[in-house]
Amino acid sequence: MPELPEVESTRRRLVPSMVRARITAVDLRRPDLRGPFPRRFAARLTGQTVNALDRRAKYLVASLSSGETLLMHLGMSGSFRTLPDGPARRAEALDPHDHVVFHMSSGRAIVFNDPRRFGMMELVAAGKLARHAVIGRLGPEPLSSNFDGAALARACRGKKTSLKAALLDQRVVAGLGNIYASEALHIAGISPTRRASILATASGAPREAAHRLADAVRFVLEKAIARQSPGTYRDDRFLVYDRAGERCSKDGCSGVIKRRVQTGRSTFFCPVCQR
DNA sequence: ATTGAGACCTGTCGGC
DNA sequence: TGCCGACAGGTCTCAA
Repeated sequence: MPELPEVESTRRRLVPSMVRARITAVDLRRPDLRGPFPRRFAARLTGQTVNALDRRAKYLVASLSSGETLLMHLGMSGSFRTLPDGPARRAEALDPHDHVVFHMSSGRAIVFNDPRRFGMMELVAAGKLARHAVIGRLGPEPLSSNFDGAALARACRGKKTSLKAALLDQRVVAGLGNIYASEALHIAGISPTRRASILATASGAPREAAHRLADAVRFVLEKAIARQSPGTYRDDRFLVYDRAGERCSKDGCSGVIKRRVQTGRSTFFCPVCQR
């Protein structure tokens, strides 16, 4: 379930048991996750204090007392849960897809579960994060002041690929995934198949659609994060995602939601109100 | 350099 | 019921 909103709510959920707590032990139950898994991963983490837990795009970024950074990605099917540390040391409390367990001095255990194992963990040396091959090339955070119509237009200038594909490119905007890319295009009323370059003039200045799309991106993500806060009503119906064949919900629109495949991923859109 | 196809891995669901 | 293909919220690598 992980796009930016899910990663962000995961982060918020983990902060109380993880931040300012020491890693007392790491149980690496299955080390063949994606990414350059350092040798002696567990030993290098053990004894370190987590000074902060941040998010960049869909990555969780744990700052460690050594100055190193622990990067964590949920892939397609990853999730974290916490439980009291004692029970987490008993095998029967864990499932076969619980691959990593961090035992924390807070008395909590943080368990990484990932059936498909597209998830990733990587220990990055102090000072190397900004030049990291992926992190260093990420586009703006969509909820930050660095992201607006002008930034989006600049990133899409001259791009021959579709707008849908451009929104999934983490160098254009960091953290959007397949669901919210479709949702944002629907809110903005723009067809997912149009070329990304239409957002900018030849000189790279933003056209009106760029502002509308950037606003829609921000809107869907903020709404999704708010919806997932603990204790709030969770309404996870989407406007278009996974709703092929249903009526478009936009006021006054008589369209029917269509599904099509773009660069190998499903796109959902209304052919009537998205032009 | 940019772009799209295929690969990675497991689970679930719908159709026959 | 069981088998089989299609599909799943991500990203990496490779070749055109």
